[in-house]
Amino acid sequence: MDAPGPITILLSRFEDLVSAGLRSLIGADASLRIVASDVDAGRLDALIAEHAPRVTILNFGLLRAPAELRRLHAAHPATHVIVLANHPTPGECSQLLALGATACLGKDVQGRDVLNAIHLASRGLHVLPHSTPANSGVGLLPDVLTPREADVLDQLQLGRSNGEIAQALCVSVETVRTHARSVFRKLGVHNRRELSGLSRAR
Amino acid sequence: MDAPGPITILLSRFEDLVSAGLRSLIGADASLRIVASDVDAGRLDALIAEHAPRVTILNFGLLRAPAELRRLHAAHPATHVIVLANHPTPGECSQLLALGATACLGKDVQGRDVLNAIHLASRGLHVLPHSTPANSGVGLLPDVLTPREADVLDQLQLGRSNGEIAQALCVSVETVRTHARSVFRKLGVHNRRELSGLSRAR
DNA sequence: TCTTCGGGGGAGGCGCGGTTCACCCTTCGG
DNA sequence: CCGAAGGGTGAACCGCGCCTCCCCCGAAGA
Repeated sequence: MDAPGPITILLSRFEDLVSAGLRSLIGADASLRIVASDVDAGRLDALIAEHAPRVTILNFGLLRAPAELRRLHAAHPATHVIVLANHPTPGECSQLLALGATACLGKDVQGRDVLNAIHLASRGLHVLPHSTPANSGVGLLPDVLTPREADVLDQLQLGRSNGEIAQALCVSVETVRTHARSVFRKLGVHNRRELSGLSRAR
Repeated sequence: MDAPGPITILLSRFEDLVSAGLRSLIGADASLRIVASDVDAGRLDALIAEHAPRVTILNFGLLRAPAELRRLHAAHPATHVIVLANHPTPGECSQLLALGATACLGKDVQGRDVLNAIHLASRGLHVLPHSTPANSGVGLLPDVLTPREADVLDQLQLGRSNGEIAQALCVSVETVRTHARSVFRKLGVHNRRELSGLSRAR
């Protein structure tokens, strides 16, 4: 019908097992072709611009903040972004779609679901995980950083002290400490050192 | 690992060409099996109850009102409903999802998209058409009924008057009118008549 | 000893959405 | 004419999340 060529795919960096699984799945589908894989956050822009992939599969954990997706989508509107997150909540998914993602999947989806989602997303159709209205309100809370927490995270990743951050953001040191605590808790780290280990990939 | 049998599908009544196309497409996929087709609105309940299909593909034009979907979903929560509409707007799609649909597609989608969507929807994943860039992101999901509005909708579908609803919900008539206005606005109808020919349809 | 950092709790304010209710108006049908 | 329904506006309250700041404590280092 309308197969002007294979669907070109760019894979961001994932955990090794996830990455291997994705490459294996996609390799088995003749209509899909990977043009780049294991792409770090820092090289995303350049490689998307170079290859202009129909689909970009993005590791949610690679994003400093969800808002970064917005910049990516604005810079490369032609590529459809599928975000792979660990256990996305309905709130997160809608937020990701609002920021420009075309699809949002959990890393626990089945392989054939990924392939189906790639085909649909390549033509712009949205795919979201199932939401169970019965229990969606209970349990999982959105682990997304608030705007202010993202600001503090930026400063933390620059190696600033609490006092310096307070000056930069024009708030008290106590406020910075509050935000930093939330950032640490949400990101699952305990101090600046573990945080810099996470962002080394940039 | 998870192929306990074919995905059972119930097809509502469609235009002849659409119906033939759907049956042909689905017949070509060995993992799909049609348990009923060309089902009228009046027989939907009985046949869904009888066959308990994993997926029901519903003709949007068959619905007397979008709200009827809500009753269907409430009565048969185990079946995933894919709504096929002619040219669904993003607003309509969000309403359909709010009313219990799992996926929403236009009748102009490609055949392989339908198959992909069936597989995804059979496991509860949402599929939506591409949203126009004009209003993409914002406004995709917010038109969901609040719990109280859903209560009022239930009462409205029972043919109750504002006063009766007020008594049933233990609130003032003015409150009922406020909620009813919101329900009408969110569902795109203007009065009880458009909302409910379904109270006597079953 | 002193500061900085991490962790805990809590208070006050602000904005937003949901709920409830109130007033106004027009339209329609018995 | 009168009552019900539909449409518009707005006020009040409440809960929640976010932001800001304060207090407490203990650990680590200069």
